[in-house]
Amino acid sequence: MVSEVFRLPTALATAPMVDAPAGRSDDPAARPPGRPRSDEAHRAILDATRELLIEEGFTRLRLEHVAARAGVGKSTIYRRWRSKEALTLDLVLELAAPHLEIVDVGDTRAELLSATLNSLQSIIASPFGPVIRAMLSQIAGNPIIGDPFRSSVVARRRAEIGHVIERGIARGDLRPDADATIATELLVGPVYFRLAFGGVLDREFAERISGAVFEAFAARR
Amino acid sequence: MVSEVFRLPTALATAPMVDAPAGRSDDPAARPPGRPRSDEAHRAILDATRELLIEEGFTRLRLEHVAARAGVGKSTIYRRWRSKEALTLDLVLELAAPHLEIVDVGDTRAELLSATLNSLQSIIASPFGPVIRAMLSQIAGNPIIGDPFRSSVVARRRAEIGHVIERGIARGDLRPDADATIATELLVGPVYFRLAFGGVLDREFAERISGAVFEAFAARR
DNA sequence: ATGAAACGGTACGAACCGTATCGTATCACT
DNA sequence: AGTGATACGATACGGTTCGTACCGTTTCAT
Repeated sequence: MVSEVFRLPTALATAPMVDAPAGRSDDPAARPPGRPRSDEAHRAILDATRELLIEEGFTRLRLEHVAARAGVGKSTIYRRWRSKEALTLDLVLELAAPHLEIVDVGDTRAELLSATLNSLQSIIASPFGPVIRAMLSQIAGNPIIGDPFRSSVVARRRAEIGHVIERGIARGDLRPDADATIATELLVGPVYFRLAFGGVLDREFAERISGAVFEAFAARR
Repeated sequence: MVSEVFRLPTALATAPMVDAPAGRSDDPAARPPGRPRSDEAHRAILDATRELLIEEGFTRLRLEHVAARAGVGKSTIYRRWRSKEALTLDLVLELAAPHLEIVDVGDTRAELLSATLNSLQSIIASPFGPVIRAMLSQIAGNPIIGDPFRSSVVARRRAEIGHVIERGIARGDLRPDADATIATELLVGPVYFRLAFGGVLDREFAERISGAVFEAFAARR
């Protein structure tokens, strides 16, 4: 059923649920005794979670159904994740990762567009969109999920945009006092506003938003 | 227990849960037979919901507890709202209403600040904050709840900001091609971004956001 | 008085989470 | 080949909670 055998290293997936006894073995390559966990089962659980979360939403997501679709026992899920929240958070972190980087192309205006366009594309052209839509309330209101999300995805996005602002200032395109934190909210906030409250998410929208931000922070000439 | 006797007209509160038989009576003042519903109970339920939602959060909110605190039977709640979501949505619409208006003060910069500050204040200084936080996913993913919210709160907010932009253009403060839709996203999106993904919501934040938007749309001099 | 519907209260079915336990399978080590 | 440790799929179960059904009572129009 499952073709991919590799496992992506995300925050909670690889973290042991209980502290290892760690008798004296500081060997990082040491393998615990007993039957090793199945990477196929791990992958199948995350895939089934992604599908059912998009179909049903977070509240109506049932781990029994996840187990059934993944061809796995429910205990295999609870052996890896403490709760439905932890499982879905892990999925969100995995899906968000590919859309965060902003490459240096030597053009400040284009890089600001990338900042908005990355968020927009991740929402309309990847499973991250429906998944984050289903998880918004959990991220906003449940620190167990929100804090890890903030410290990884949001922090990473802020850092990437911070670099864009720094490069723009260095090139003389942006004012020296341009604030990267405010720029992040201005560039990405509107995308999530439309995700939550409705509105077209297309390239023209991204161009208008990033264009306005460029205008707001452009160096005087 | 309940002092306020009036009832605010919100979308789902007054809408009948089942279609009226409507035999032939098109009289809008016609009253259905039987004992009328109690406005005191209605008000007490919404008040208890607001209090317990803030104390417990959406997930741990129990309608049994709402009924107990309101001094009401659980059936009285389900006679008016189909579900916990519908009840809390109704509360959202009621709580959002007072924070939408932007008054004409003759100062474009101040009115743009009001646009951001209104959203911000409603979130940090009123029960609307915890309530909307809990309802984000429902609004984003469930049209039954999202559509009424969009057509009332979001549409109203867009209209108010539209007036601010129009006045700013008329005063010569803003460029004639300033886009009110984009301005709305830029002014309010960052507030909801921080609501969902974390970050300080204070007056300085509102000043920086609205200041940047003013800069972006300011008329050339 | 009568019919209709809301009232507070309570019981209950159904759904679901997370835990416990079963016998089996798969690893390292001897 | 045998042993110990742990993961595997499967299943049962306790504990919550939602939403419904029903009770006898109360409040309205007629």
